[in-house]
Amino acid sequence: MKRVKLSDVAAAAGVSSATVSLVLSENADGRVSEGVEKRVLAAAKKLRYSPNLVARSLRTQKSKTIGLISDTVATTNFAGQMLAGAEEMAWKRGWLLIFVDTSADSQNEERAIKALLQRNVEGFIYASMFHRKLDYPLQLKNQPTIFLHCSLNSPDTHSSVVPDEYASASLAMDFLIKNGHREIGWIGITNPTVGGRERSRAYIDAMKKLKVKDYKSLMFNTFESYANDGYVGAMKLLQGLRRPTALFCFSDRMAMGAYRAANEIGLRIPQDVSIMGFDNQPHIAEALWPPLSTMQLPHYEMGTWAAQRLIDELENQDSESVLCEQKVITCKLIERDSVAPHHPMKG
Amino acid sequence: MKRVKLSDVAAAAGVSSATVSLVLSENADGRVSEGVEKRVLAAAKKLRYSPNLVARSLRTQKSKTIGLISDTVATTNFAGQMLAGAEEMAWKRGWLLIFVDTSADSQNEERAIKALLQRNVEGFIYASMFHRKLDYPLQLKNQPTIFLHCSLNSPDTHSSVVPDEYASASLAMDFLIKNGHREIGWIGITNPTVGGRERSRAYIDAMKKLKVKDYKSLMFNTFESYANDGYVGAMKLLQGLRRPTALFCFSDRMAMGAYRAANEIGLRIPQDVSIMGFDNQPHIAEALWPPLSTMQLPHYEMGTWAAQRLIDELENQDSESVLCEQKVITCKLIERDSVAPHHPMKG
DNA sequence: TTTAACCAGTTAAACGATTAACGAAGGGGA
DNA sequence: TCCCCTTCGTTAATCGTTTAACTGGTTAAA
Repeated sequence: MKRVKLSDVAAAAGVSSATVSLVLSENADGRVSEGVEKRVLAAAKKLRYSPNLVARSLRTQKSKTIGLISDTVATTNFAGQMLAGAEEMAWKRGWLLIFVDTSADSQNEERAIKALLQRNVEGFIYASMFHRKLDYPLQLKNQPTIFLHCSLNSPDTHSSVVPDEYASASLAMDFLIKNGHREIGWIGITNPTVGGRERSRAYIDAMKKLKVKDYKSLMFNTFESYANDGYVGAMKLLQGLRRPTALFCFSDRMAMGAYRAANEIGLRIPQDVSIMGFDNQPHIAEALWPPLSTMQLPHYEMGTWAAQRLIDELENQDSESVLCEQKVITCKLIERDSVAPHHPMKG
Repeated sequence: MKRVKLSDVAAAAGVSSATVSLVLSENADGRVSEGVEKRVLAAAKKLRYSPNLVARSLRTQKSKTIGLISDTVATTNFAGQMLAGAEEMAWKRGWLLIFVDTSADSQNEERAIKALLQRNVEGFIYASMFHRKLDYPLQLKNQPTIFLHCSLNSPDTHSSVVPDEYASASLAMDFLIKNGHREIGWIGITNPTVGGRERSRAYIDAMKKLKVKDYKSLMFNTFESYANDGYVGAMKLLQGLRRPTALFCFSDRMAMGAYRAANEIGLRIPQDVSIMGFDNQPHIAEALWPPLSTMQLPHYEMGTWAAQRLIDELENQDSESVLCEQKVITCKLIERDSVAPHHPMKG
């Protein structure tokens, strides 16, 4: 059962395949009579013709395909969201997205880019698992590229999209402050990622603005961000001389550890201590008891934006150049039950 | 900076492009002299020639590409594991995997399959988020296809790979029993999935074999499998007249709820009650306190197997037909600290 | 001596589309 | 009548490979 091709349709309609191509690609302004057009359309429909994209791609040097190169995007939920966003948007606009995971290996990356170029992909999305800054990957020279969840050290030439860590963490702090908290503890990481740095900066700025004295004694930082690290930090802060009324955790996983600490010490959440997370980690944030208030990272939207943007660039190559853009997206506050108003004792 | 093509290499080496093709594809047994071969190889290397796969694909009618169609594979960790496994295996064998997420919409699915066929993919992996049985998707008629995490109602024609839910749950039960437990509670779901049915069947068979009387009073089933459902179930069982010494939960998320219940009641894990999960859900199983013993689902391996199998079939199309195979993979027991030996009181 | 085989490549067709250039028929104006 | 436009399609080149068939000269076998 061979695939039906242009010439089959042409034979069925009694015209040349050029005519069929013209009709089907809707480039036939006045070049084909109405009768012939109808015959062609009918024949194509009857034979269920669908164009061979490989042949078209060879001829036109276009593929309507973009590549998504990522370090470890596949296996985590967050990365999956980026992929899903990009894939869906590409799909919606009639493009195909090909995804390759390089496992953060630069040799793999080189091979991956080559493999995609060999298949005539027209542009790339370069995605990172962790929000970071990087240098321009050499293999992508001269290739339309959007950076997703990462940005270039010298961002003059290419667009990127990242979460606004600072603004988002500020939003979280505002939420705690609006609930009457001033003695807010911070549980964060020393690991030098953009997220770690910016979120803690937002915390510090908010505390300064609140004029909380010696807020540094309310801060705990550790290298990693596992549940147990949060547990250790929360134990320290909640058992210290100066017990915070609220805890702002770098990640939901750390918050999970903080829950355990509060529980062991016998503090109720949120009556005795409010807890604010970050990430809205699925299966954790909403499954903890009480459900955790946190910030929803914009992975899906970032993926969407990257694909949208790349396709825009590719479809309007001829028109005056689209300027490159460094897009930031702010996280959404997810209010659940782990933060309650704090009523400072009178006097 | 145009891509260098076969004829460029030919010109540089002073031969025809046919010769270059012959040399480069290593089909040149004795047809090309050593001198020419060397010249060609040198020229190709110098110009950094890499073949245009679109052109090759048009000519050979092969694409070295397979498609992975899935309902919602992208955004969950488990699904990501399947994807990663398949992608990595394909990559390792020199194939490209194109992944399309259909969001469980049959119209999308039709479009996706068509889009992939238009690009000359040679075969499909059809993946499901939930372990289920399904009917043969019409669009895949005559296409080499492997079913991943799902199987056909009439599995005579196509291979599939699924987890062995029954054997895995039996393994979990064995583990509890080996630790001296007999009064084992079950917290499961009524939702009629393969997993729900088979895991509970394994529980029942084990209890029967143990000759535990009226084990039905140790079972709790609810429709969904969220943490809160596990909480409700555990509260009921642990506060009942007949308190089990161990709880076997359908999922880690339910186990997470069971932890909360035990905690509220004042039972220590594992001293007072052992808890066994299922799924090895990342960020949960190892982050709970104490870390949860559970069963690791073989998503990655299944993905690997599916790709391996499909590519085997495609590469040996000519040789005597590979029989279709219904592969099952057993989960691995992950021992952590939530299960302890039970010492029945004497007398 | 004729025939066959071998060597070391080359020529040219094909894969299935797109598209610039061409052409035949008909109509209108001078 | 001659010339030039339209109109409606067709021809043929092209994209970058692969590969069956060919070539022209030498050598071995019959």
